[in-house]
Amino acid sequence: MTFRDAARDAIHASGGRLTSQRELLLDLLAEHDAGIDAERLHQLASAQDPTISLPTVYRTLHTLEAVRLIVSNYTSSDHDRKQYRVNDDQDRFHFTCRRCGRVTMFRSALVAQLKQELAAQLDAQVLTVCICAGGLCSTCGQEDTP
Amino acid sequence: MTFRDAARDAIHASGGRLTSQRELLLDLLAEHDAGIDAERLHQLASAQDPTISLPTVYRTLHTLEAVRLIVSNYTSSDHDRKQYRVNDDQDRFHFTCRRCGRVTMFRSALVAQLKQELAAQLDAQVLTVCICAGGLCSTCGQEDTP
DNA sequence: CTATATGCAAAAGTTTTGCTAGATT
DNA sequence: AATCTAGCAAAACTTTTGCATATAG
Repeated sequence: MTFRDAARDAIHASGGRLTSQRELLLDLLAEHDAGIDAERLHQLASAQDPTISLPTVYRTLHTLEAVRLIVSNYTSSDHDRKQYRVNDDQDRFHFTCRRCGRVTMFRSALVAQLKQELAAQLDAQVLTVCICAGGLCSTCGQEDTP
Repeated sequence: MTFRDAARDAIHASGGRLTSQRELLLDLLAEHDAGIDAERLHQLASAQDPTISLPTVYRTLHTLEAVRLIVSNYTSSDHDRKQYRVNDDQDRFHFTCRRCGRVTMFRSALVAQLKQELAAQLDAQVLTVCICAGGLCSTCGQEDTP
């Protein structure tokens, strides 16, 4: 079952409707595995459907997130823009270079451990973890002027 | 040396001035060890100095952060409001309950490991890490209606 | 004195909402 | 036909900025 099929089913199962706008946004999200923000998504969608509105993009993102087809998180500690991507049940975290602004995705087995430890420590169900790291990337860290 | 003394020195050392507004905000920050957001800080400050403005609060927070007297981070994955607190050089992370909204601070030695691993993996200097966890707290996790 | 800070008002930037018309099932 | 969704415009919300005035050193 493709992502689009799964999406259609999930939307219908929740009483929603598969509009052309949603189809378009689903396709774009599927193409942007690394994540995309609402405004960029709107730009790309507008190229194919010039009448699509930014509120529709946001509402669709919320709808898709509610049925767990996509997930969202921030990728830097700055209050920049939220990133959305198809839900593959895999946590991803990001490092942002303070100087050049480049964002690098990372994963670590330590995060699963951390989740477990946290669950035990707080006696809670840990469902989501968002990690935003910042510093200097390899290139910028070697420059003279700090 | 008290926090206020250290603050005065650091502000002067950077060419800044210790205004009554800054003194007030420093005292409030020192009282709120767990962290406080700009709006709440402004509310509390207004109680003692009704003319203090929100832009002054934000500007002061930036100034204090620039000289490393305080640190800031978000405490929920929603990145709702930034939290500020005096810099004790200790990372703190937070878990937010999805249902009741309660925020719990936590620490873990695994985070230092994670930082190291990340630095090695990306060949970067990792200066900051922000971790926001979410889920159900012990109380809410036991309730019937999910 | 002179550079730095403040207050006010207004702007910026992202995300949300109200409402009516339109599309989906 | 009934209900869900889109578009538009405007609001909400946190944070930032421009500018004239006041204040610290």
